[in-house]
Amino acid sequence: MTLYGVNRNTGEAVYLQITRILEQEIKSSYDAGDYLSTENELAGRFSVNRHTIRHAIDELVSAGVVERQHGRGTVVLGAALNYRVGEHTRFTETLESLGKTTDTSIIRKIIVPARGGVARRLNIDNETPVLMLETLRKVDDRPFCVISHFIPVNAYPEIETDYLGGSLHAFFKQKLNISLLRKESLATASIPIGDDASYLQIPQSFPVLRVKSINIDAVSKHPIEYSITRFRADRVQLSFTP
Amino acid sequence: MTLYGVNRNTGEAVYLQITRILEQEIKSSYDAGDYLSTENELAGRFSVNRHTIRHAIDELVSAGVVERQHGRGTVVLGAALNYRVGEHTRFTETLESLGKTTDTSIIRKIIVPARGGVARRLNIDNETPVLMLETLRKVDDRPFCVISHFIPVNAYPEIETDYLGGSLHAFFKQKLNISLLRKESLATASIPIGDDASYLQIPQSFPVLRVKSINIDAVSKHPIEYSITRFRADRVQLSFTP
DNA sequence: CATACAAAGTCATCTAGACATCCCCATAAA
DNA sequence: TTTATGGGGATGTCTAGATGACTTTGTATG
Repeated sequence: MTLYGVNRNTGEAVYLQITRILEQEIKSSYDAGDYLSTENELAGRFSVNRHTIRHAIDELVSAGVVERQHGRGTVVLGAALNYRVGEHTRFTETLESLGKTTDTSIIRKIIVPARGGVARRLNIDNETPVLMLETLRKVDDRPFCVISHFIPVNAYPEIETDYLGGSLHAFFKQKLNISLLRKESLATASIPIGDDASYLQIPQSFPVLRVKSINIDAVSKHPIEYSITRFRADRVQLSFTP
Repeated sequence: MTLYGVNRNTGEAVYLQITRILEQEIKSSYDAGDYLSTENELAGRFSVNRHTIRHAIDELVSAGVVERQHGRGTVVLGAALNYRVGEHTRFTETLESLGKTTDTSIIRKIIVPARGGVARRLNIDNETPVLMLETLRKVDDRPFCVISHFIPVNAYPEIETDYLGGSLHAFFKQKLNISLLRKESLATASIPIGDDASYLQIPQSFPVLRVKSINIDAVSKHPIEYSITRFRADRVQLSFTP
């Protein structure tokens, strides 16, 4: 029996006991962004091999509690975000009101002909050219979601040329004087498709939450943007309030 | 360079190369239920330490590709199921049509007063006693989902006394001659609550998909059962077809 | 034939040590 | 002042070996 409560005769694996102790300490006295003691220090403190500490920390990593940073240390993450999806949901605003830093980068920007669901939801003819804009959103510098936006390109050509990142809602408001309103939201869950897993930095088998939504012009009520968002399931808890 | 493609000078970690090779082999020539070679055999084959093999297999485990069985071996799992949620969705039937074995066990069976959403969705008065039946569903002997069923106990007292597991739809059909129809389905995602994580055998932080649904009598159209299902997110892909 | 027990096979955990890789910062060089 | 370089400290990877725990199987015993 050591000072720190690791007991080798209890039947419970030492690394799991350490996981529990660390998790407890993190919850009670660490904030997101804090660094754990180094593996060597923890090994000394618990009187175990560094591998045992690594095994314990592996558990915390897979539980989403901490993140390893090569050469730097092991940092405590925040809990999964409660992301309300409603009429006035705006990515950047929502997250920043929670005190999070956000970052939007453009993955791809191509013109495609509207087909099927895209054309129907945007209320335009098949084959009408739409801009497909794919953005990667990061929260606190870690991948959060990937969004595919579909916007009629003829109606809003500025998007293709002028939009370079940041809040899309703000762009519409400032450049085009259009307020967007979320009209419909559909959620499913699936395995990541295409490059999503690598952008989101998750294994191919890790689930993502897919939310399809339509943004309409608050005044004219015309559909302006159709988007498909894929969230990392471990970083978000969606709550729907239609 | 060895016979099996592990290259130690490529910069890529040996264990990751082995993960990739194993994953490839599993996809191309293993079926669900097959066992991998033993860790010692793989260590010999790739000429690495058993710890390195374990590290590689750890990756497959966390990717949901295989599962370790203490003392027995490492078994290949099936891919995530595509679970369609529609009017005629029935758990047992749906899964068995996919060639899966299913098992339903009862976790809890208590009488509670209907409140809020339960009362509203079942169209009964507040405080009306309802049977809360919690069941754990397994597919291929592994936890798949936990369901909380709410059923007006006065209207269908047989459920409390006679239902002992198996298909609830079949019970209603056979004992009460009632065909159930799924009326409404709402999906969200969240962190497991209460004992769900331990029943589903997932870490507390692993997301679950929550589906609320109402089953109505196909003839009288009266709501009969309200249920909240929590699926393991790594085992299912829900597709909604209202 | 059935049960009990022993042995072998397999995964689980832990230790010890070595070297690689990456980050950060201080100091030296341009 | 700015850029390079190098060292220390952190995590990442790999090896080697020992022991524990659980499962299966075969054998002995009743």
